[in-house]
Amino acid sequence: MKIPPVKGTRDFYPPDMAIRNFIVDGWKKVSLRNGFEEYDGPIFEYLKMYQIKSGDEIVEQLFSLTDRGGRDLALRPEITPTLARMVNQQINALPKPIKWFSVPRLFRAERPQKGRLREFFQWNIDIIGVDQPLVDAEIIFTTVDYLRNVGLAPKDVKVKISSRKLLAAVLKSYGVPDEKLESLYVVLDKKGKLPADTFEQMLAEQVPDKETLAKISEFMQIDSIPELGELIDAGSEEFAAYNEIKEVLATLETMGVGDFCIYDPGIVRGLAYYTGIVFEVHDAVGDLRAICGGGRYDNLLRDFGGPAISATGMGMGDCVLEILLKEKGLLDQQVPKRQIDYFVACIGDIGNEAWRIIAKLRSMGYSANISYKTGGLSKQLKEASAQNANKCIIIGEEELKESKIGIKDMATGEQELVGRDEFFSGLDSAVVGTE
RNA sequence: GUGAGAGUAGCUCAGUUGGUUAGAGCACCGGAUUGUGGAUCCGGGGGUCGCGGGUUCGAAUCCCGUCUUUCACCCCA
Repeated sequence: MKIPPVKGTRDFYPPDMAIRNFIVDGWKKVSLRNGFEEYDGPIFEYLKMYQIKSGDEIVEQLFSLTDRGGRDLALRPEITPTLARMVNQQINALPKPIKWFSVPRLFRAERPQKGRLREFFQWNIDIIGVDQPLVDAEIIFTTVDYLRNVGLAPKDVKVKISSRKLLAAVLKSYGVPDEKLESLYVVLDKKGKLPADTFEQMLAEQVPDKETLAKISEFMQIDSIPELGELIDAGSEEFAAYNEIKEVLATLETMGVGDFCIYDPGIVRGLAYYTGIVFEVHDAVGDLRAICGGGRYDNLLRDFGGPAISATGMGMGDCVLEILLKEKGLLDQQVPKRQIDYFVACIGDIGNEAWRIIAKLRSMGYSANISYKTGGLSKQLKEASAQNANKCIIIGEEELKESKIGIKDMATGEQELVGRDEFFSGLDSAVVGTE
């Protein structure tokens, strides 16, 4: 009986696994060089953990289960609640600032489509306990550092930065009541995803007052910091938020990634989670969903029973990223292909000599393979080629008699005959992985 | 939850007035080649034409149902 793969999951055959490792290894490398420490948690948690800050719709999109003790559990759809739980548990003992990253495997029971699956990996970076805008810039810099590292340029991707705090203050100053903010966010978030006239129409439905509508429209159309500065009164509440964005952008400019970053009032982001600077990275063409998103969240730790400590972070999934890297042709050159150091080929009856040699090579930290079939030398060389062997060691009865081995360089085709012991003593035994 | 498309070999796909034993390229395995690889040539394996029902002398092909899948909407932590 043939059993198909589960909807929304992926099988990682060796070439796919190479791509996944390339992406994940890059995330980890960049996290470490930006000063983050790695953490992880369990792959399932109590179901109620995901009900704390989420609406019904999101809870419906969980893979949930009941264990034999009757506990209601769910496969993690995100790692931030786990992070909040872990940090809260040891809040007083942890050295500050908390600057952590993780690459969790996540599960969401959504309908799969382009760039969205039910099982995926997501790079998360968070800095907890510092409320300065400089730290938002750190998160964004680390994000760009990765994108740059895999070969994406400002012409390929843009970091669109905005501020929930600014938006809230501006809307309030226009007379929008607090209880209307949430529903207005939902509409404002669609700017850039909808045609301009459709967007204006939806906005008009939310804002009956013509004068207020005109002001909001004007604000949403400003996409330059100096222009924004002219609109905002110094000393007002929104001025402080404006200064934060300005500082973040200036810091990113100083750090050399200004070309990637722009102010975009259309970035609002999903739920009521975010409280300050927010950002998303999009492909320049704009035909993919967001590559990543993040921002400042002030209340999350408190909502999970901890102290009111400010935090800021970013999450990047592997699905959209992989599509983009493929489209840009950045994977072929960078993803390492299968490669082994030595392939041992034998001719005729040489007893156990080949196995002795291959074991020696492996114990010295070199990758080595041998053919499991009895075939001619031609066949074995073909197999060595197929496995992308760097060098081939050739041993026949003649070589065995003289305690020698043939070493063939598979790239150049050149071959030399050397003494076996001489060969091993000449090898650099300080290879990574050596015992 | 709503809507549109697609299911033929491992992959990409041909395959119409409905008619022998369902094809190609790539991939895989083998041979040419039991002491020299990547190329080339030759050969081979691999299919319940998604599944079920119907129409018909006869269905990959027409009709109905169903499942799977892709894309979009909703949502997107």
